[in-house]
Parts: sequence; structure tokens; C-alpha cells
Amino acid sequence: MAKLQPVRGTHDILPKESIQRRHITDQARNIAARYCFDEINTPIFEFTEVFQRTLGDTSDIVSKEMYTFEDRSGASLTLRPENTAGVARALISGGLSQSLPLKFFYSGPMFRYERPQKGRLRQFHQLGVELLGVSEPIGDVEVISLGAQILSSFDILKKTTLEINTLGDKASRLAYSEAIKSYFSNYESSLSKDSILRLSKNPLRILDSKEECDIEIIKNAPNMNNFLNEYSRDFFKYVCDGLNNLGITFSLNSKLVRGLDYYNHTAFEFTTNELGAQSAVLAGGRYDGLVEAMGGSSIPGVGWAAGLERISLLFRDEVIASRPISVIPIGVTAETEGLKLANELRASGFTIDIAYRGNLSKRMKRANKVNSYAAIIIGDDELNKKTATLRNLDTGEQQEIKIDKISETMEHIFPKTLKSQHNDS
RNA sequence: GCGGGCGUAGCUCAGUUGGUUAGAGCACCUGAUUGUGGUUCAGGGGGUCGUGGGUUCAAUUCCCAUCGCUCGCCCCA
Repeated sequence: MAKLQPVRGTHDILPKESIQRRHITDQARNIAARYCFDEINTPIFEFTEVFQRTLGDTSDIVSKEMYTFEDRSGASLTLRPENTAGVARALISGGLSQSLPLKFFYSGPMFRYERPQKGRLRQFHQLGVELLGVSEPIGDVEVISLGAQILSSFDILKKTTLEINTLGDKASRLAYSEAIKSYFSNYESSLSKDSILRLSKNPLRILDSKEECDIEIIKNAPNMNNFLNEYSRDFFKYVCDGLNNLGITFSLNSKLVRGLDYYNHTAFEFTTNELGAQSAVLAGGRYDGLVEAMGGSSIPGVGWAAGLERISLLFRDEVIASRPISVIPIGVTAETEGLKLANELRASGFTIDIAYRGNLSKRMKRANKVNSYAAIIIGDDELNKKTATLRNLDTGEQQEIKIDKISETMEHIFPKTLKSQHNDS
């Protein structure tokens, strides 16, 4: 339809899907809370610099995927393409570094100007965690285990594979980067266009390439392991041992480099092959240099982000929608009484839908359509007797109840579990 | 940014080798049932056939362009 459409790569999240989304974020937030990660909310836009400086000019995100615009004062702003930079900025601008270590959970929309496809949108949603101020590898282990726990709670951990790698510390990474650079320089004429560019800007990224011509050359490239210094090697060993200790299975993937410049040491991805071209469900790593690069003091960090849409695609269980009680007034006086009654019941915790229009039959149909488990009918007969007719829509049983005692009576007839059955997520 | 596939009712889709008023199922509305839902039956509304142009006596159908969706490349959650 050439009518009003949402902007490309954006979607309306209708009630049915919203219920599922809320369930996912609520559950993730609760589990993160058990690890003592507290929720943080940062603005969805920042000064462009915040992302430019931290993600690195060579990253695809900065070079071609950011939603950047000028506001009325001429400042360059950018819709956040990810949230780690925003959290790091909050840490610096809020002076939070006084109370390290800090553990944050977040969820919300992110924006990247990409070609939409399955599991990839221009406005998408991530939830994630950041652990700041812990340079020890135990932090990596806990953060990864939190991710595994969350995936497991949706019963989708089994659909994923945890891949991990180490990029080493700064010194190791630098040494390796040099070696890679000189190795690939020998084959410059055979490399893909992208990789030739990477050669000067960010040689490690060549290892990530999926181009036929590159893959041949990558096979014999120097291995990171040979360039790790002792500290980096011990660090990674601790992480691997830690995961084994917790019974978290993983596979080593030395090609796992990660797109963003600020990563060092541990890099990991929970991947799946059930999402078409997109494989990463939850991914992250350690970013010890980030806060400093942004102008703060040297504060280490490790964290991950998960794609809500991707989790949602894997997590197919129907989340049960709410079941209300329908209040069905017939006649003007009954409507007045019905509104009062509905509000009283809502105040005591019941979920009430009012059937607005039509004769009794129509309003009963409405009650059935919204899946009510009971109907409270008020008409002239009832008004005269100051009662209401309560009909159980599952059994068809019907009884008269006194209007002035309706809340207590209802609480008595319907147990708490029924009353709030949809409010538990 | 680059490639492939697809655009017919709110949804899922049929259809036309170019030819009167374009179909089905589901959904929606009305009635059978003026105070009793789910099932059933009868009827009804809803389409500029994505948009613009071209070819033709005639285009939803063929051609071109464009927009959108979708899948993939790249990259990422």
C-alpha cells in the first residue's frame, strides 16, 4: 500500500508482541538483579563524538551506519547505535567512578542505518550488561555466565553455541597487529578491496573476512596465540577454566575479532544458525581502554549486549495474554452503576473490561472475544434488587450477588491466582 | 552500498495465454436470538490489483521506471 508507512527498518510493536517483549526484558532484568546488576537508563542520543571516539573511525558503525543529525543549536548528535559508549559517558559525567566497581543492566532501542533483513532492523532493541572497574578475569566469567543464565531462562541456550577468543592485552594486540600487517602486506594484490583498506586501518579485521580470496590467505596467517604475553595467556586461561568450572560449554574461535575497536582480552558470542544470515544473539567482550579513550581515567570494563528481536525469534513460546472479567451494563442507569462497579473491582486488583455497546447478546460476544473468564451483568432487574448477575464464562454457571458487597464476594469466588494471572511478569 | 524474490480485501492467498460488474478462506458488520457468549445458518460492507508512465481498440495481466516488503552479500545484537 502506498499509504502512510513506518520508516524503513522500523516496526510497530503491537500488543501481542509487546507482551512477549516485556516478558523477555523483565525476566532478563530480574536475573541480572540476582547478580546485583542494577538498571541504568541513558539517553537514546548523545553527542556524535561519544560514539566516534570510542567505536573507532574505521568501524562500519561509525563509517556508514550512524543516524547523525544537527539539532537547532548546530550540535552534532547521533542516535545511539549501541549502549556501551553511553554508559561509559554516564560514568564519567556523573562522577560515578568514586563507587567502583559498578554493575549495570540496560535495555532499550538502538539505531543503525543498515539494509533491513531477518533479525536486523534500523531501530532494534538490545538488552545488555556492563561491569566497570574490574580488571580481573573473574569479571569476564561472571558476565558470561549471566548471559548464559538469561538465555537458559528462555530455554534457548541450547540453540546457541558460545564462541570465545582472546585479543590479548594492549601490548599483545599491538605486537600481533604488526605481525598480521606485515604478513598480509605480502599478499596485498590478492586481497579483497575491503581487506586492503583494513590493512592500513585495522588489520585484525581481515581475519573476519568471508571473501573467498581472503580466506585462502588467512589460513596461513600468524596465530594470535603466539603473540600473547604471559599475562594475557594466564588471563584467558582463567576465563576458560572459570567457564568450565561453571559447566558452561564453549568453543574456541581464533577468528573471532569483534567489530568494535575498543575490545581487548576476552571476546565472545553466543551464536545460532536459526536466524538466517544473522548469527549473533548475545555478544560482547572486555573493553579496558574505552573509558580512558573517552577522556576518563583508566577504568576497565566487560559486558555484552543481546538483540531482543533475535531472542524473540528463537523464543517462540506464547506468553499467555491476560484474561479479564467483563462488566456488562444494559441501559443508561446500569452503565453509571457499571462504571462505578468496574472501578471498585479494579481498585481491589481485578482486571475489568467494560462492554460498551449493543444489546446483551452483543456485549456477551465482546466478553467472549476478550477471553473473559466471567461476566457481571447489570440490567433493570438487577438494579431493582441491588444485585448483579455473575456468570462464569468457562462453566456457564450463573448466580446473583449483592452489589454493595461485590469486591469481597468476587475475592471469595475467584482466588488471587486467577485475579492477577497476567500480572506476574 | 551491491545482488535475488515478491507487491491482488484488515490477514493468508487464488486468478487473468490481455477482454463485461476481480474471487476464496479467515476476520469484521447485520440478522435468526428486542436479557445471555463460544457452535451453526442466512445476508452484508470492504479493492484506484503498490505508484507513475509506455505498448494496445482494451492492461490487474505485457514492457520500463519508481516506491515498499523480503531474503542474501557486507557488517552486526
